[in-house]
Amino acid sequence: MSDAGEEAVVRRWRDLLACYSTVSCALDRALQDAHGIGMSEFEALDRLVDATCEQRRMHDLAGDMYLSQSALSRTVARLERAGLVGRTMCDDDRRAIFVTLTEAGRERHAQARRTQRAVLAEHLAPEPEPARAGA
Amino acid sequence: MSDAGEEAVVRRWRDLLACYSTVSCALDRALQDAHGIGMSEFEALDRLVDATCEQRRMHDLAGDMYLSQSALSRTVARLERAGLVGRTMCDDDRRAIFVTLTEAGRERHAQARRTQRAVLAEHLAPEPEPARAGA
DNA sequence: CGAAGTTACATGCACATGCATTGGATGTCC
DNA sequence: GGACATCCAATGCATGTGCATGTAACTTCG
Repeated sequence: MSDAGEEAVVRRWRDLLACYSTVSCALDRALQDAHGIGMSEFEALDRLVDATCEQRRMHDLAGDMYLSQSALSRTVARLERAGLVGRTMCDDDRRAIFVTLTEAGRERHAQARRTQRAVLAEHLAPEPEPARAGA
Repeated sequence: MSDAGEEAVVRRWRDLLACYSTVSCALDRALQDAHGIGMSEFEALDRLVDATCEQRRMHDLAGDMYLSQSALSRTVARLERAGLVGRTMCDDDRRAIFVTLTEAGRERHAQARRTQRAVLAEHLAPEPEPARAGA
């Protein structure tokens, strides 16, 4: 590979890193300050709201998120402790756990979502396109 | 802001998140497996190599990296423990610490750099993918 | 049925990070 | 010069994460 190509890739990586760091930091802080939840918690709530059934198995949730199984387990535990989700047994497969949004969870998400949109709009303004690439 | 605009921003954020997660995870794993250093350590070495003087104050290093002051302090401590950098007093300002690359550090960086380039090339391929390659 | 293997989730542990604080060195203002 | 604010780096502490493991439930094969 040419040096020029390598340099371009490295530059792209640095842009990606810079962009991610800035946005995730701002987002996490805003969510924490305004709603008492972190980015991971918000993402989990978001996935639950997206799900039409609003009741998903841990395993399926994990597939949508960039968290390890253990991290997700604890994230859901925090959400449950906060009363934002509930865990219910799944009769079809009793190893599995259904995670369900509570009313409080739905409300909190609706509020947090506004914060999230605001932060994203501020930092990912539809200016020139940011770093991006295939995974 | 319009719903369409919001959606575009959110989609951009998800792409960014996906891309960052994939690349940083792969990179960290590759560096750790092949060279026994993590991403932060590599970044620190990289900044030191970039610096023409190859001797930078902690504070300056911190400015270039997306790490808190304390995290950088510990990162440098790990690098020092591994013999890859040295800390020397700065006579001009005795609060400051000069971080200097050791010969071992320079070598390790040279090797790790190849790994980094390979991983970045694989995941951030600069090839003109048709339209978008968003994950 | 029953044993071995697999899957889903929780948990012990190690570790990296951020925040707040500390300790020491500089700078400033009187 | 002396008191006070500021700055640099290190560290105590709380927290979130991943890996390895534990436990229970499901599956497969004999």
